[in-house]
Amino acid sequence: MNRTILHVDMDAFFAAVEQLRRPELRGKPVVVGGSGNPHSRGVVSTASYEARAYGIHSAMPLRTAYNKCPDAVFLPVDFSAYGAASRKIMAILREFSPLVEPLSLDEAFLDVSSRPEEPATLAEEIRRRIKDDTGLTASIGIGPNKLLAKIASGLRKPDAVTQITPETTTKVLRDLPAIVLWGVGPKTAARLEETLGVRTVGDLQRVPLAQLQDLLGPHWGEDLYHTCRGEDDSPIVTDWEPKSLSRETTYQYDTRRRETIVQTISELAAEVVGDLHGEGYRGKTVTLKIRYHNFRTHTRALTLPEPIDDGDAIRRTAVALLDRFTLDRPVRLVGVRVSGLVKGGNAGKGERGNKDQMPAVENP
DNA sequence: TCTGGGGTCCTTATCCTC
DNA sequence: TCTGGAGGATAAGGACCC
Repeated sequence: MNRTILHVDMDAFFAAVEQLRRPELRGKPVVVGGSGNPHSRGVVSTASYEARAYGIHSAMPLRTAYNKCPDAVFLPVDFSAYGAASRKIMAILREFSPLVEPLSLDEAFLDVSSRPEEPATLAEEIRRRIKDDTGLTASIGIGPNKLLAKIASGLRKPDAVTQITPETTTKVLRDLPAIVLWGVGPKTAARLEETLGVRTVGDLQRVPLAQLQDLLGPHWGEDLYHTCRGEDDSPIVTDWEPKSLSRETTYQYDTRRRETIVQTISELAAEVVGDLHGEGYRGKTVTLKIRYHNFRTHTRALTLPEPIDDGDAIRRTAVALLDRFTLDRPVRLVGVRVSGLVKGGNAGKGERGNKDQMPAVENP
């Protein structure tokens, strides 16, 4: 079956929302990230195109960004504002197809296989609608699957529509760096180059399946074998259930004081419990994460006999896991995660998981 | 020197049960 | 009873994504 998938990717989304609501920022370098204070710990979430001209990009430490452009406007992340803009955009997309898969606040896949229009015409119409209704620009990629649609949207930005067809796939992929492929990050890209001399997607296509599996493991090796050929039959997922809920925080200054860390764990656990209650989940496994001053990160986890959403029990479990760490080095980050989620929590309540047994939700 | 936060998925090791 | 798997659950780490 031939599919037509669009990948809609908002341009410099967080920064664009800020420039939209504060016109005096338009045309200026804007950096959104952390608390908005470029002298404290944090990284860049989004840089406006004006800021990118200074070499500032996502995931760069705020302090580094400040050194590159001290005159940039630094703003804190305001998720409620971006969430509101995102909901508007997703609503527009759903007018064009019910098959919408949001990937994040600023990205979504859209299956438009059943639409009669030419895909490029439709994509242009969507781009115009988003611009007219929200004032924001988007780049849209068109492809026969999610993989190629996503690669396409990245080929030309901002404010553009780009199509990859089955006929153009080989030619388009051939000279792209391997790192454009979903799942190939800096580490894997470096390994591919060092061990196999692979730099481009075309190079990767010439590597036999067995060799990829030797290097990356049977599962991931086979995945990459298909991915580098533009093959992907993953469906559009319109409803998604979380598998874990977590909170973590990085101290402005590293600490080795146990009382401080215990206090942080209690606060993080309370927030996670709030999320569990808010979304109506209970969880079975509690994980405590500690990152030391040298960025070495460790986790300790405990799986309970039954899923719980009791705030006090989750907090006590997380605090107890701290005893399995040696606090002989300064700690920079603490995190609490609850996984093994099942639906049917004590939604809306602040304390005590009421019942002994919920209707025991499925689970294969 | 620096490296956030909230997630997912994969690999490997280990333990336990059948 | 001993031995050896197979296979599931759990734990830990790591890579990756936005």
